[in-house]
Amino acid sequence: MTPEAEHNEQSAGPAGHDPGAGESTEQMLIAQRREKLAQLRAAGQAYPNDFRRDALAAELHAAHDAHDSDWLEANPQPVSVAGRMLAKRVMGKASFAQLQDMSGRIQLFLQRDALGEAYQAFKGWDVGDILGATGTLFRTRTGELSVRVERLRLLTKSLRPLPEKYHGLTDQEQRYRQRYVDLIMNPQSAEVFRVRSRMIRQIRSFFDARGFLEVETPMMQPLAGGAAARPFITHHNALDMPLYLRIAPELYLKRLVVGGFEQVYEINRNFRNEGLSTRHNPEFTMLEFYQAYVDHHALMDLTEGLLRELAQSVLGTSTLTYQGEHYDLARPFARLTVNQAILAHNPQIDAAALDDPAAARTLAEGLGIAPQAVWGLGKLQVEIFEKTVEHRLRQPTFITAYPLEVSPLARPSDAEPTLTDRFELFIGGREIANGFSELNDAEDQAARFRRQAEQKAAGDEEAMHYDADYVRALEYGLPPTAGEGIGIDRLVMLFTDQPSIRDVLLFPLLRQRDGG
RNA sequence: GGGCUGUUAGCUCAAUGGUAGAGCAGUGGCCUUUUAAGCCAUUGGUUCUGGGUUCGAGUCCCAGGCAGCCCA
Repeated sequence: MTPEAEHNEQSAGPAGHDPGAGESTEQMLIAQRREKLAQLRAAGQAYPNDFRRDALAAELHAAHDAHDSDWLEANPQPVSVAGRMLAKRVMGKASFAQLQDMSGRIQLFLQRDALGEAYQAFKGWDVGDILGATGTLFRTRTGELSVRVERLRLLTKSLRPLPEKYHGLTDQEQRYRQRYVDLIMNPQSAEVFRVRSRMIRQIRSFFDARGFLEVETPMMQPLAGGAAARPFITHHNALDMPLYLRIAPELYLKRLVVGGFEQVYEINRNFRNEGLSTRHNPEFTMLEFYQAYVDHHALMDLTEGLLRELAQSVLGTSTLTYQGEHYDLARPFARLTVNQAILAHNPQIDAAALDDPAAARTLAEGLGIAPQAVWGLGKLQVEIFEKTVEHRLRQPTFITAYPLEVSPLARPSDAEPTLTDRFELFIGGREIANGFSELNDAEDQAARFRRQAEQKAAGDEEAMHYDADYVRALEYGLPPTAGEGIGIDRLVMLFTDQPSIRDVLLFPLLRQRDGG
């Protein structure tokens, strides 16, 4: 809609507006409803807020679906319900309406002889209007639990027509842009977000039960650290300083472990200035948690337990079904190293070649990867892994022993100092979690930051800054600690069988349209 | 960033290069147990935008917007 049209519509007077004459269908429909609203205003308070309900649709079904007609006649159940009218079936002197509240739907039965004037008014109301109804439960001839309405009120007039009742709103773009309409019309869409909420609540209770402290760390940071990503930049006026939206909470959470909060977690948004896809939104929700005096092996065990418990409590099963594939969370997750995984999925690759920088470079080129001059062996191996293995890791699999070169915050492995005590978890070919034993050697961390800063100076926009205060914190002593991040959106996608991250975000980022 | 597909009434969708249609919603009428209620009548269109080809374009061509999917 153009801004001018929007303006005209806004300024259209409530009374005496002439529907018709050169307007779009939508504007005509809205004009008709504005006229109805004008009559409501003329008759009194058009937006009352004194109706009180005492029951939800789902509660009524839960309590009385087992009761037959005779029982309901013998045990009258007075109820007041409220919600949005999604269907209206007028049959002369009797009507049915379907009311939707936050719990579900309940049918209303309306009779002229019982309602009098209110019945006449009801016939003029529209699908989409918000009603309050008081009456008694009964069962219709076809057996549907319904409210035989004795008093009926219009609580909010709806000015815009809802989508067609049968197909609902199917246009993906509109479902994302006008999520409120999607949520009204598509119960399965609303259910995704209820599951999401249950998952997050369950995650909190999982960590709370294990003695973790939930904390909130800055989302606006003078230096964006803790991950390899391009940040969003903003500006603080009073301090006249640039600020970055965080790309990860990691460095702040570890400062808290230094401070003595030995087990912490945070569930919050990260922001990365990258492209959009079915798996990437510029802002996304991350769970990060840190535990002192354990190593990455303990976190892998914890993660298995978390996912199993989540699935059981939220879905009631330990098997995820995602886009037709089944992932069994009950069995122990597979664990293998980056190089083991590469060799297992690439029988043509020789183990010795994979450990030789020149040979590995040739291997990468042969796979269609364009290695940059600065890439060392570790980076080459990870690129080969991502290209040839990652998407094949369907069942839950921990990949371990990531090269130190690509893990600037992780503790070196005691057995092999070019590797780190790090892992990532893959399910359905997608990275779900990333964790490691933390680097708590302040001098080593300082050296790693210096190398990152050099790479940043050389043009790598995703390389890290030198974070002097973080090094200072480490100098006070970070106890041996392991930490992990889990992408909540991707986890919700898995649990709710949604193909796109946009289906699990209430308001995904979309390009601005002309005129809004 | 590249490729493919889509874009027609408020919504869901039709329409060989030849008069833009249906269902739902709306409006008027009938109908006191329907449930995608039914029946009769009826309103509603810058076919995403801008060019081009053609006697004639929703349809063909070019450019662009937005979206969905695949790839980097």
